[in-house]
Formats: sequence, C-alpha cells, structure tokens
Amino acid sequence: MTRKILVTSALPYANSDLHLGHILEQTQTDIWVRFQQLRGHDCTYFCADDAHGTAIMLKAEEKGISAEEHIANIKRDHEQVSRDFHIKFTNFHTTHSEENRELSYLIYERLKTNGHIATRSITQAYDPEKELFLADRYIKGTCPKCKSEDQYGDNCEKCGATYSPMDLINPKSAISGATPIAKESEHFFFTLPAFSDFLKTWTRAGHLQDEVANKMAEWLDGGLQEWDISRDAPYFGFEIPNQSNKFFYVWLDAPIGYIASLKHYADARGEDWLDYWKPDSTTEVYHFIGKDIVNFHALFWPAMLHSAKLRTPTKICVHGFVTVNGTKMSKSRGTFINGKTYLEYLNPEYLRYYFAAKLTSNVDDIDLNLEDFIQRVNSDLVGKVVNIASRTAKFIQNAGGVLSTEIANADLWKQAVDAGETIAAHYEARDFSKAMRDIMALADAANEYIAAEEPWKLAKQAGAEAKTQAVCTMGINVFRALLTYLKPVLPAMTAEAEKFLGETLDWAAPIQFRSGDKINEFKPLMTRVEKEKVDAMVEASKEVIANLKPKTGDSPKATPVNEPIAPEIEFDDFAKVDLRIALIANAEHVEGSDKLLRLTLDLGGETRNVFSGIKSAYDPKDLIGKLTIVVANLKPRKMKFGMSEGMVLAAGPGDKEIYLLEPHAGAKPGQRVM
RNA sequence: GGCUAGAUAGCUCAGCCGGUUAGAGCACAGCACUCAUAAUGCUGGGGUCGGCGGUUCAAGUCCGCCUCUAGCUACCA
Repeated sequence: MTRKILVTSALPYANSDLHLGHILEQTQTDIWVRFQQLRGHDCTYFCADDAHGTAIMLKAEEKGISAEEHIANIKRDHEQVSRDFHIKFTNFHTTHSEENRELSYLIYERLKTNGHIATRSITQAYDPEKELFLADRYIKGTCPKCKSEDQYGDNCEKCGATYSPMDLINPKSAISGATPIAKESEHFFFTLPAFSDFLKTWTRAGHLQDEVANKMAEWLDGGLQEWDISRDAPYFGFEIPNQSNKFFYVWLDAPIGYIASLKHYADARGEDWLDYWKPDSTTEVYHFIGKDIVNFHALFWPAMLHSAKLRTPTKICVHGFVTVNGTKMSKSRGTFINGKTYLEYLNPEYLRYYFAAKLTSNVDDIDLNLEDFIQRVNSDLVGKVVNIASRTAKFIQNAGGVLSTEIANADLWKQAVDAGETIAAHYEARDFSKAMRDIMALADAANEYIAAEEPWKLAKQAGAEAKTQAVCTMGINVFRALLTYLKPVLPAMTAEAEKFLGETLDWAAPIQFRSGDKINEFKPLMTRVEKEKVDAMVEASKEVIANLKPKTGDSPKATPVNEPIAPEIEFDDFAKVDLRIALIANAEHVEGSDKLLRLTLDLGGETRNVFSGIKSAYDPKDLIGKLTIVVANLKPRKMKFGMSEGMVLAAGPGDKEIYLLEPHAGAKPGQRVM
C-alpha cells in the first residue's frame, strides 16, 4: 500500500547561518524522506525560513536594509547550503508569505470563534527612545538582590535570583541604552489551559517518544498558562486582523508556516492543502524537530490545530543537539561550525554518513568526534563499501564487462536480500545507526567472501575464467544491494555508482540478482577524508569568530614599581617553570566570589580551568578570545569554587591596576615561552 | 534547587522482559594476501560495565543514595 506522508523539519530562523545542528536535523529528515520515496511511497518534505520577530527587525536595521531584503538574503543562503548538503525539499518557503498570512488569519479566526482567544492588559518594560516594548533579554541592569551589574531582565546569572525587569536597579535598554519605563498594553492570549485534558491524552497517544512525553507531563502537571500570542508595534510579522499596531507573536505563525509551505506548492499544482490537514485525513504528518522546541510542537501546536478543526501531527520526531569532540559547539575552539564552512573543506556525504551512523530514534545528543569521524568514514565507506566494487570491477572488465549468469554463493546473496527488510525497519523507526551497522556487516561479509575466493588467483589459472567472473559478479551484486540500502544517505555517491552499474537502483521490492548484462568502467566513487582538511575547517571556524570580535586594546602606561629584585637563580631553576601561550576560551564571574574570575584556557589541545583574582580589573567579556601566558606545570590547587589548574601572569599593584600579559600577535596556544 | 537524558574496552557505540567466561566497529600488535583509493582477510592484547549500598539463587541489566556530563526549568512559555 502506498502511504501518503508529509514531512517537515523545523524552520530555521532567518537571522543567522545554518550550523551543524541545522544540518543534523535536515539530514535526519532528508534520509527518512528519501527512504520513504525509495520504497515507493508518496512522501513530500516541506520547510521554510522562520522570518518574523523583533530580532530579525533589529538585525535588518543594524544592516541598514529592510527586513524583507534581509530575510530574502538569508533565505537564498539557507537554501544554497541545504542544497549543497543534498537536502531535497519538496518546497522551501518563508513564513513571511501570503499563504502564511492567509492561514494564520484562518486559524486565528477559528480560535477566536471558539472562544480560545482571551484579551487583557499587561504591563511591560518599554524603551521610550526606541518606542519599543522590550523582551526580558533586551534589558540589562544591576541585580536587586546581589547587586551584580549587567544582568539580564529576567534573572541574575550570579546569584540566581529571578525578578521582573522593572525590579532591576538602573535598568537599561540593551538596544538604545535608554531607561525603560513601565507601560501598559493590551495583549491577546491563547487559552492553553482549556486543552489540558486533550493534551494529557494526546501526548500519551503514540505521537511522541516516551522521554518527550515524560517531559511534557511536567508542563501538564504543573498547570498550563495562557499563551501570549501578540506583540505590539513595531514588530516584523503579521498584523492581527481588525486591530491596529498588534502583531502575531512569531511562534504563532511559525508552525503554520509548515502548512503555508505545502499550500504554496499545492496551489501551483491545483491541489488542496486540506487533503493533508483536514481532521479525517488519512495521510501521515511528521515533524522533525530539536529538543529545544518541543513545547511549541507537542503542546501549543496540537492545541491550536485541535481548536481550528484541523488534524494533529502523526508524530513529532525529536532529536538531540550536535556536540563536537564531546562538548557543546564552541566558537573559541572552532567547533561552532557553520554548514558553509564545512562545505568549503569537506564532502557533505561524509557528514551525512557519519550522522546516519550515530542517529537513533531517541533524543540523545549526537557527538561529532572529529578523529572518529575521519576513521569511521574512511574505513566504512572507502575501505569497505566502495572497495568491493573497486576490487572486483577489473575482473568483470576482463570478461568483456559482462556479468556472469551464475549465482556463485546463494547463501551470501540470500543474506544480502534478507538484510533489506531488517534495514528498512530500522530506517522506518529512525534507527539509522542500526541500519548502518547492518549494512556494514554485509559489506564485511562481501569482503570476506572475496578474500576467500581469491579471484586474483583464479584470474591467473587457465580455464577458471567463468569462475572468476562469477565470484566478481557476486561481489558486484552485493555492492548493488549495499548501495541500494545506502541510497537515502548517500544520494550523490549512489548516482555515480548507478552510472557505473548502468541502472537506477530501486528498493520498492526485494532486490533481484543482476546477471548476464554489461556494466561500465569503474571510477573511484569517494576519496578519503583528509585530516588536514578537517583541521583547516576548525581553523577557519575560529577565524570567522575572530573577525566578529574586533579587539580593543588600550595603550599601557608604564608604571615603575619599587619592588626589590629577587635573589639570583640558575637557569635550570627557571626552566622548571613551564610557561605556555594560552587562549582564553572563556571567562566568567564566579558566583559567591569577590575577587575571582573563572578562566577556561586553551593550551593548544588541552583545556584548563584556572581561577584568577583579577575580577576587580577585568570584565570577563573583554578577555574572551585573547591570548595570555599561563604557568602550565603549577600544581593544581583545590579552591572553594573548584580546581585551579595553573596560573595566569599579570603585573600591577592590584584593584583596578592589574595587567594581564599578552604575547605579540602570531603566538599560538600551547607554545612554550622560553 | 527541580526535572530529563547519559556515564560499558584508547575512540564511537550495541547490550530486549535480570541468567552460562560482557559484544561490535575503529584504533593497536602479529601474521597472511597483493585484486583494490597502503584497501582486504586471519589471530590477538585490552573493560572491577561512574562510585557506594540494597533486592535476588543470579545485576551492566531492578531499587536507593552519591559523583560527573549535557540539556531544560526555577511561577513562566
């Protein structure tokens, strides 16, 4: 039976480049979509840019262009990067579109008619200079509890206190610097609590992974609040019908953008988007998202759809975050990697395969361990899979390029065909890692078979031509099966392999043994991942960040200090001190400490945590990204706030006058100072 | 502080409803092979399954506490 399946991945925000996290999600979605298509199902993939909100408005302003122009630029860029990663959208649209306006109005009107929109006045911080209501993160000031300066409007990073932005001492708008005033305004709310019972059932009805349902139960048990879905002008978005200067909050129209993208596509073909979204639709709808936006998709969205008399999603498929080398993507370490930067250095299919090899159906984070990445891709793809064709093709050519009509090893062939259904089940369940494991086991079996048959020896024996041809035909056929199973993951390489085989690989039915006809000359299908390229990519990622942070350097004033010179020492005494160049990867205040800053130092490979009593003289923000010198072999010292693994060097009498050492430009983290 | 997920060989990960000497791939060592993009095959070394306690005839697998990591959250969407 042919299934009709609509798939989406989360709408990237039209404010910044796609990074590896976006690529993971789109890759996961794309593999699943391609798999369904390859199996003969009617599966479409819709996405769009999420183009509304204050942040986008401000970004456009900063660039001196209109918001429309800004989001058009970003969209072009997003589409290009996705395309280069072989993401095959059926349609990629934008939430700032007529279709989305129309659908947002339709859904909003239905919610309103059903009595699910409430109105009331709320008081918010307002920037009188910029004439703009300020979200909490756009207000900074001094914490009313612990008096720490420069804290955000909702909570204090140092003492953990929570408060309203108007409680801040000396609050400032982060946009204009003006002092915000409290201002009242009428807001619109979606009456989420009315859907509490509906959602308690819905979240346990097989639409979510168990752990996600558990998470949602926390919200549901804690009691839902009404959801503020309006924002006051100025705002880049859709104006609320029959209201002046009121706009839909970006998160209201963002998920509707999924439908708008479909509508944009369907309208052009005279099809009806309601085929998918009417309440009794027999189609399937899958949303692939990251774990950070689960509440919007698993609570607000189904509730909205339910009220609007539209169907709810079949499944919300939640994945984790991408980490690099075991830690959160870090700009200073060069592991915050943009899709574009990756593409400059490496083949996108390396990453597609690596992600596939690690993706499961749960919400665990996916670690891109760069060392493992190189070994895994080279070994599995080049060493095992491609190698099978590479080592047998020549002998087929010797036989005139024609495949044997004999199945030399029926057991092996049965194994290859039978594996197909198991692998398909893994794909269907989004257990791509299990699918890759099974595929590689099959590749191992093929290599073992070839090694046991030794066609290179047969080729030298008179009268063994047919046997040689049969053995290698066996190899080519297992290769065909492997590539068929890998086709959703490696579309470009498979396309090349199809040229070699002279056929289009299809997986709608069990794979048939191919015999008796001609194949083409074999050409290398994939080259190995080069470590140098990976290193260069990491370096480039660092540079991109460095360029964003112009350094401000004060010219130091020399202050002679009258401190007697210490007693003379031998060179060897001095040489015991291992001084190293260190990059200050991170610097932050230490909660509860008056004098210390916590520094995260990169010594060119290893990372150190060092506490330094320089809080009185430095703002942590100003230190990040700078180089300094650290005593690298100082015995680690346990301090109240943790281990200090070294010591940075500084001069000065203290208080405001502390001056950290910084090497001349060109020094690299980890270099020894002698 | 609350919650969620994780902690298994050097690395990345499997281990379902508890059951014989804990697995795979990669890496490493030795051997073989030389058709293949120094690819492949065989053999081998390597783990007190984060720690402590408990339930059980039996625990990596269940329960409790603790440590560490990541993330969410802290009356708010």
